[in-house]
Amino acid sequence: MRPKQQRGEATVEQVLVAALRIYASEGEAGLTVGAITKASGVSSGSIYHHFGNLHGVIATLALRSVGRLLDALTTALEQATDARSGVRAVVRTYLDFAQAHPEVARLMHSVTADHELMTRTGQIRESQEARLTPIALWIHAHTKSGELADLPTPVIEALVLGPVVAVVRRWLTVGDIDLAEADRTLPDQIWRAVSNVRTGSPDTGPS
Amino acid sequence: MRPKQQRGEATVEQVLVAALRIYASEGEAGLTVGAITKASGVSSGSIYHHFGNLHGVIATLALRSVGRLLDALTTALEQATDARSGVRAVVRTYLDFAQAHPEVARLMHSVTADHELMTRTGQIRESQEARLTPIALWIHAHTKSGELADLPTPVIEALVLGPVVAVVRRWLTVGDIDLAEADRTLPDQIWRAVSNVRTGSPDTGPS
DNA sequence: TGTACATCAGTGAACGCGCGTTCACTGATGTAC
DNA sequence: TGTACATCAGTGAACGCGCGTTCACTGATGTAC
Repeated sequence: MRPKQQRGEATVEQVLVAALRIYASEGEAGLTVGAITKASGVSSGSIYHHFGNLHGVIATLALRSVGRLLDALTTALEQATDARSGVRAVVRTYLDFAQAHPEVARLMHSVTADHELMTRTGQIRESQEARLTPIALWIHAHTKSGELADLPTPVIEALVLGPVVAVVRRWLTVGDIDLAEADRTLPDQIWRAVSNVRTGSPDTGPS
Repeated sequence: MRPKQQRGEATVEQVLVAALRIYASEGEAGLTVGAITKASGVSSGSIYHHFGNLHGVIATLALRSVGRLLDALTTALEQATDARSGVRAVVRTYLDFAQAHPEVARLMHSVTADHELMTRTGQIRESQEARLTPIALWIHAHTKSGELADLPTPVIEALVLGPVVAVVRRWLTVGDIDLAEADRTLPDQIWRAVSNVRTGSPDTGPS
């Protein structure tokens, strides 16, 4: 996985690029060693030299894809001043990412990548209880400050990312959604779901 | 798929029950003909007699599972009087369904079932443009009445079901979410995201 | 600057395994007369 | 009520295919002296 010569890095890159392309067009079941060798020109032996086995290829690809999106989301969060701008930026960043890299989005929405991500998250959580992921930290901080609704962090995550994931999935499979329009409307709608509503007049409280 | 003798129906049922159990524990890759014969006691030949091929088993299972959930959601909608109670009922029904049938939920959240559902939806849409699914109709009606935000139907669907799906997925994989608590909080939060906000005072409009 | 050599990178034929699927056959069921 | 018969349901050994993986080998690279 960590090549020690330049040509090794190039080979690894070729394999991952081919694997992503195959996954996007043929699905997970189509991602075989034979398909990768044919699409990349890299021999099976070489693939095994660099990745150990087929699962190594898929795991590397999934981890790398998820990492790129998380980097984008984290960067968006860091530039936000308040909770509202942060939530809106995350939503827009996710949608932009999906539009720019639909194949990566398709991979990440698969069960395998999902499982990979969840497992990783679990590993991180186990090994370092205190050091939460930046996103979770951000949510925690803005929940405490009273800007976000007082809900568990995973629920806030679900309220923010759930609709975005659903929109992207629909866009990828059915295609009857205009991502540009979603970019305009979704951020505000989602913000409503997670913002903390301070009841201004005491007589308008919910039943 | 449509057995003409009573024992045939029983066999089909055994196969589907076993297949669902295998899927829940071993995942999609573990759902082989051999595994089904071993788990159900039904011979491979009999499986092919009833389902044609392995894909037939998976397709039947996915369609049946999705159908059950849609029935539950539709029933919940029909009993709702206004938009708010409808949205809240759908959210609660989905969460209750997932809690009552976690294996079915796991199957439905897979890529295959998703694809199956999307394809089916597409077929329905093609063959009968006007006759929308009851859920889409309901959304359309309440968007027109001004209760729901003026957004495309798929976006409303994403705003309502997206967070619910995300919460259930997280509950199934990581398990750090309390479904009972989600049942209490999610319906209201989600309603905020899709409800139409009538600006009472003109000076508080968004930028 | 040359050269010897250890290590890394890459090849592709070969292997065995497990998969989905087929098929000739037996047994059960329901129905027509 | 009996019986003959067409159809449905079910069996499991057998098959071939494509898969992931291995391995003996060649070639490329970088480095020590």
